[in-house]
Amino acid sequence: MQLTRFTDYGLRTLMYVGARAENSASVKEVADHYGISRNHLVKVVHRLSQLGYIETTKGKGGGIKIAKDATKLRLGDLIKQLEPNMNMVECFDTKTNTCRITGSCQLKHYLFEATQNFINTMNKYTLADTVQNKELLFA
Amino acid sequence: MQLTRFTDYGLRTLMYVGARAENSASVKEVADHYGISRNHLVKVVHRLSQLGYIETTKGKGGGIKIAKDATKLRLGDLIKQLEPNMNMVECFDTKTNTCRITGSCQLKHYLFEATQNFINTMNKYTLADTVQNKELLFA
DNA sequence: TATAATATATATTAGAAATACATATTTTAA
DNA sequence: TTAAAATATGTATTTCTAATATATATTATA
Repeated sequence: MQLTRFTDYGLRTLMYVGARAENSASVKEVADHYGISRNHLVKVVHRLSQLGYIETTKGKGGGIKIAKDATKLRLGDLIKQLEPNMNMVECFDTKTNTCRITGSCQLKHYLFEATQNFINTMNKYTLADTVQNKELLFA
Repeated sequence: MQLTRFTDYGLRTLMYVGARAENSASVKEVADHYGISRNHLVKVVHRLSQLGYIETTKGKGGGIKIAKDATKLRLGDLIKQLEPNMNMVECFDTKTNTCRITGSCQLKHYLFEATQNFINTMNKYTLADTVQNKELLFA
C-alpha cells in the first residue's frame, strides 16, 4: 500500500511552488531542486494543470504558478485525483472483478470505509499546512 | 493506492478456510475455488503460517487449518502484516529517502495519521465479520 | 513404498510506473 | 523578425516488483 511517485511529485511540486515568491517557478527549477527527471515532472505538472491546480505559461519567462489558494487545497482531494488507481482490491472494479465470493463477502465494505477515512484524515489538512517554514524549504 | 494481490489472496484464503467445516482445506482446493495460481497461493499460505494464522499439515490427508479464532483476527493487523510495503511515500523509509525537503515538510505526519486511521478502521472488524453467510460462500 | 500433501529455491513473465527522447508549440525579448 | 526559453505531447525504453511457473525436496499416511 503506497502512493505512486507521480502523486508524491505532484504534492511536492505544489509545495515548492506555493513556497516560492509569487507562487511561481519553472518545471526545471522544481526538477533540479528535488533531483528528479524533468521529463517525468512535466507530465505531473501537465496533470496538475488539467486539474486546475496550476497555471502554466509557455514561452520565455514562462513557468508554473499555483492557481488556487493553498489554504483551500485539501490534501485528500489532491491524492484522490493524482493517484492512478484507488481500487484497493480487485472487486472494487466490477468490470474486471473475477472473485467468486463477491456476493457474500463483506471485506469490500470495510475497505471502502477505511479508504474513506484515509482521505478524510488527509482532508483535515491543506497544502498550506504542509510547509512549516518557507525559508527552510530552500535551505 | 492499492493492496497487493498477495494480501488479497491471503485474506480470501483465511475467509475460505474459516468458512469450511473444521476450518480446514487444502491449498489446491482454495486455489481452484478462486481460479488463481496454486503455486502463488502456496507462498501466501506459507507466509500466513509463518505469521501463525494458519497451521499446515504435510503429507497425505494434510492441508491447512485456521490456527486462531476468527473472531479475534483483526483485519487491520492482517493487512499490515501481509502488505510488503506500507511506506506511503519515499521519505517513510529514512534509509532510501532522497527528498530534500524532509526537514520542513509536514506531509509525512499527516500521511502517517491517515494510514493509522485506515488500519484502525479495519481493526474494527475481524475475519469472522467478513463472511456473512458461510453457505453462500460456496454457492 | 507409493501417493498426496506442503516447503523451498529459482527462474520467468507481465504490467505499470518511471524515465528518456524527440519534436511541436508558444511567447517574449533582442 | 528571429532566436531563445519555456511548456506540450507522443512514443519508446527502462526499471521494478508483483505474480506466476517450474523443479525439486520434504513429510506423513495409507
